[in-house]
Amino acid sequence: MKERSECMNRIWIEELPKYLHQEVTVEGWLHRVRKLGKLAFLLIKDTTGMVQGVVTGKPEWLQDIAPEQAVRVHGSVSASNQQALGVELQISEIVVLGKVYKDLPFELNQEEIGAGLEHVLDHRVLSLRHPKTAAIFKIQDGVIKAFRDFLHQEKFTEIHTPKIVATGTEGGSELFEIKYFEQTAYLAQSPQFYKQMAMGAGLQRVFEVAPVYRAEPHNTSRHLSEFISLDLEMGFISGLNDVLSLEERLLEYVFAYLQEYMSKELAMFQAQLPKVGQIPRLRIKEIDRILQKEYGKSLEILDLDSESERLICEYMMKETGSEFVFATHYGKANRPMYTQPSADDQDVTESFDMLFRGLEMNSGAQRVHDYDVLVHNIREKGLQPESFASYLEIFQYGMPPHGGFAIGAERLVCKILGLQNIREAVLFPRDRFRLTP
RNA sequence: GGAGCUGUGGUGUAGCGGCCUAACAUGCCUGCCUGUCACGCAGGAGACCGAGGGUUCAAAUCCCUUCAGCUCCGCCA
Repeated sequence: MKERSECMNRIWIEELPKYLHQEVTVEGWLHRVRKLGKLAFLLIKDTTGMVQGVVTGKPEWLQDIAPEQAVRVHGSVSASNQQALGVELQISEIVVLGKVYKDLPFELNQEEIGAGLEHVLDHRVLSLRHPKTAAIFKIQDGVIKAFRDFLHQEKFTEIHTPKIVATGTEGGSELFEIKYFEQTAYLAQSPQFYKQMAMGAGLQRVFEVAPVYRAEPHNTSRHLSEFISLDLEMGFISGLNDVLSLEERLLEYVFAYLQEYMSKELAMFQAQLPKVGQIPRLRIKEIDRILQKEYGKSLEILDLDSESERLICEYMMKETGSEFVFATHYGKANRPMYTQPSADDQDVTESFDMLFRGLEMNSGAQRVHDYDVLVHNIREKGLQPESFASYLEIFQYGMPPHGGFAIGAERLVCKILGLQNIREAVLFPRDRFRLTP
């Protein structure tokens, strides 16, 4: 019974102002210890926030108190207009629940962790103790929750597709090969085929939040070997514009959600949320003309390199104030075989990339839904329709026009918060050289 | 896969041929301090300068090799 009543009395730090003048218990970690002779100030943090505790006199146990210990703190809540919370805790007792055995690899109680990213990631678990690092993952959680909520409202069903697959989806990307009993299998680079199959199978609108894997040996501040893909596929569309409009509303919803529930975390990064509204839709050929006119740069193929992405974002920001751009109608040669060719222009496809603050956030398209066209496209790319038999089956049984896209979750969070390196936006990143922790 | 750059106490940096017996900040240890909030003050420990080889009277500093990492390009999200 005693345990139970103690649990009931445990208060989240952000709730403390409601318990003014009451005896409470707080559990969390010590963030900072300031001893001033016969008075000491302890900063205690839990997942909801941070509070200053006051220890008066010089009790024996204070000797053993140190930053990052896991503690249970008993005390009474008193008003304090000096504190952000408006209250502080007059501490009567501290129980150390988890000791600290060695010196910390870097300082956790400064405004920023003053250590290099490599070192920080080597000690990832500890860097996550820093409120600002933890905030990145609260934002990620918010983005994903809003993504789910919005799509559920729109009659989408969340699905889970296999990450161990027999073949690659697009042929181009490098795949991680794995041993699968007596066969060779691969880690999925995209749920593309499966989400189309599930859509056509009758779920009609589907989405998935899951890791995807890319074995490309790139080594940049915006690439990962494993990242979270926010994927969706929608049936019965009348064209690409339906997909773009859905994405506009989705982004609007996500940013409204962050604004409402994540303002504390956003403030830690001085992050300004973008206005979504009507996102400019520019064909690649149009972007080419703009780049030639404004920057004297012309595209060699109907695709954007990263410099072009930066430039067109810069230009549209200047011209329209939009931080987003839909770049549409990429060349047929630069898009996978399941991309719908455009009716009005044989060179291009009903495809798009969403660019945000200079970086590609997602790609998407209307897909080919006609079996004959799809088989034709597969052959045209030099591939064998037979090797796509399980994908192709549903296309022979009433496949509706459809389209979708996939957002890189880490890239979105990275750009929202203005992080320098995408690895900062991953709990335990996997890149070209990192496999632990 | 290609190009460029960086490795100096626990951490972040300075020093870039001799004044280096390697500096500064922070962290750590000891002591003092009843209103701090990056608390303050006094004292202390801690680095053979990534590793190996070479040039030189002299190397943290120049060269080569190697290892580790960063950034950019290609490709992508």
